[in-house]
Amino acid sequence: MRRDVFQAIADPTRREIINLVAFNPLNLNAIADKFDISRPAISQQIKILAECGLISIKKQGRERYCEASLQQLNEVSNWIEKYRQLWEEKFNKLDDLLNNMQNQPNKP
Amino acid sequence: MRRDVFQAIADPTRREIINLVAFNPLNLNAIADKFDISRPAISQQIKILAECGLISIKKQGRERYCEASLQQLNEVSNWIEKYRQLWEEKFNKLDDLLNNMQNQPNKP
DNA sequence: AATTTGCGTAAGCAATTACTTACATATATA
DNA sequence: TATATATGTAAGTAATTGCTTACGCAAATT
Repeated sequence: MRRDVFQAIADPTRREIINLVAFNPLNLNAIADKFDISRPAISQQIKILAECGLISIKKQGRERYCEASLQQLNEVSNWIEKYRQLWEEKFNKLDDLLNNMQNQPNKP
Repeated sequence: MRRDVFQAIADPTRREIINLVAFNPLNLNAIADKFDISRPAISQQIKILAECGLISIKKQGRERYCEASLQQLNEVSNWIEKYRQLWEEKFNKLDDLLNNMQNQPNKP
């Protein structure tokens, strides 16, 4: 039962749930209504999201309001940012080539 | 056989492979040597990474050099960045509270 | 008090995942 | 040419995933 943020956001349904509650909290049934799958299925996905800290659940009477708590996305963001310069460099390789040709214009 | 970038980076072994070849390309056996799992297992993971464009494979004789090609990570990055302001706001809520207290220091 | 509503959870199931071993193939080397 | 090397791929498997239906329970409503 691996349950890290990378895996949590791998599922499109879970990403969609995050998107739904990101800008306004919704209770569980309101979320489930937006999907074609059953309410228990949504309940299970929300449980996973809650377990890895991406949403927090606030009980109000018999309702459970889900709100996004996305600080954990920093873990993914940081991992990606390690490589950003690397992949953006590739766009500059033509530049490098041109520079080299200018520095050594008549190499035999 | 869903095969998107989100799912590709969900697996820790695949992330580790990306990390290995990110800064210097390696052939498949060199990659497999770094792991405890079998060479075919690594071969399959590399196939997945190649299929979603995160690594590119260059044949050199009988060897296959794997190099990172991480532009696709932008898809993940963009998805996360949609929410950054949202979650960073939460860090500022304490600030806001403190500011309010300063502005209205002796509210009855 | 009885019923409805909002939800959790268990059990079951098909599909997928991540491995394994065994074998095939192309290229390099002796 | 025979052998060693680097790799792909198929088949099998155990574990995991993502759903379903069925049921239970607490809070609200009647």
